[in-house]
Amino acid sequence: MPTVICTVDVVLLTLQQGALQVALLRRERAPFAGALALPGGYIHAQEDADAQASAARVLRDKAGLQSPYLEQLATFSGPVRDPRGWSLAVAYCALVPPEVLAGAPFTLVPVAGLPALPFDHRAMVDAAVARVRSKSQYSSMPVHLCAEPFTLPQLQAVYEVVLGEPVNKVSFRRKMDELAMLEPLPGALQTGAAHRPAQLYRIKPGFRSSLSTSSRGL
Amino acid sequence: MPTVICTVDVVLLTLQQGALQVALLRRERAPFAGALALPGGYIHAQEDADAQASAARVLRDKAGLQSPYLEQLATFSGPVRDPRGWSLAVAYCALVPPEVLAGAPFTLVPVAGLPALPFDHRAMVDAAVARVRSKSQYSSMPVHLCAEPFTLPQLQAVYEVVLGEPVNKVSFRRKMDELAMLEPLPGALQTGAAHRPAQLYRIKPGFRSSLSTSSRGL
DNA sequence: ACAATAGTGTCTCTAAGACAATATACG
DNA sequence: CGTATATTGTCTTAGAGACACTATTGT
Repeated sequence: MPTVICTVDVVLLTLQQGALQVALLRRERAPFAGALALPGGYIHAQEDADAQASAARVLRDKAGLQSPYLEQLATFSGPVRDPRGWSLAVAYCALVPPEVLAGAPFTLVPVAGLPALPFDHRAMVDAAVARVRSKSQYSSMPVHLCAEPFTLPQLQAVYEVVLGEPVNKVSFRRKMDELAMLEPLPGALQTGAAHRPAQLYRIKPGFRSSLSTSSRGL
Repeated sequence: MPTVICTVDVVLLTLQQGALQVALLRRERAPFAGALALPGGYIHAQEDADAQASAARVLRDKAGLQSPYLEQLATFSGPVRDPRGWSLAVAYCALVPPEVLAGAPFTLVPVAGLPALPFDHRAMVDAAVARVRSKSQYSSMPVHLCAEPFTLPQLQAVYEVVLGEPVNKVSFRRKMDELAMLEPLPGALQTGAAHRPAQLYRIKPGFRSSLSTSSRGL
């Protein structure tokens, strides 16, 4: 039985300058050495508890990231996607607030206007963006793009960027209340803004690594 | 780099006796020879165009099934799920009307009340059932469980079994109309029933291997 | 004509969105 | 006190479900 090349790739998304961005790395080794690509690597059967652990290891080793939100996306495979041979890549989607990428060696690129990417990384990014957009319509997924603590107007802005359209303020607050995943902190945001300060919230412990969903939209 | 065992497994679901059923096969070879398990097999790098093709090949070889609805579910991996070593299985979900399983060597088991299954096949079945339930709320997915042509009352019954709850007739018909995926056939169902016959429908060509979705539920 | 289910019209109720009033910071 | 944004109250409107009426077959 010919061997199958088993890898993981991570579509690491964040929000910067009002746009969804993918974190790319310049490849050090062949194939496609020197090209910008998704962070990825071989599955290490000796050390990884499963493919998700491989993805977490890749993020840790290449960027020092500890346990961001990480979700399996899909698996891509075939004889031509990798010039080394028949390969299989389990793609993961990770979401982080931009703050945690400070110092990491990534090149952030807006998901609108991607350059050509090696392998089938373009399809992986497209799948990740579609997944995030879709889940943002009925779940708490976008909170993972927001550094804590945050205000509801800030979080609403994140949803609006991800969804690409304005969100009704009253409905948005009703939904956040319904998801029952945020808790207010005693202090308010003051940052010297010449207007009423907004309440700061954090994610309730227990929702940190999971999503809260609503049966209906928004 | 130690080798990773690469396989595919198919959760083949159908509707029989008013319940969602999984198709299981008795394993001929070790590990777990003699046990009921999901149909699956190695990825054949020499012949398969990708993992989905492997899954289609498994269904073809083991049951003579040609191109049923087939969707990638998730990938399961780790050192302990298969006694042969560190393994990775791409799980697929297939939906077929019960008629096409006539003569196939499957043992159908209701998804409620599964026996113990080898590997992590139980988790795969659970994932498939969750996926089908979820997608049934807003898409045309369950039509693939219905042999054509079918009537709207028949299709509604399929949705009700999958969702596990009664469905509003008026809303259901509004949604089917909105999905714009069915077309009526000239003839009506008469089967000697002592009541008004129902219109027969078929899936519009073009929706055969895809789903139609609605932004809102049902 | 009767029984039984198919198909449709319409009312009610829930929930999303629009609008706008009130609250609270800073200058 | 004026301005700007946060937060909340309430009205409007769209859509899902309930209900019931009409349609059409076989007996």
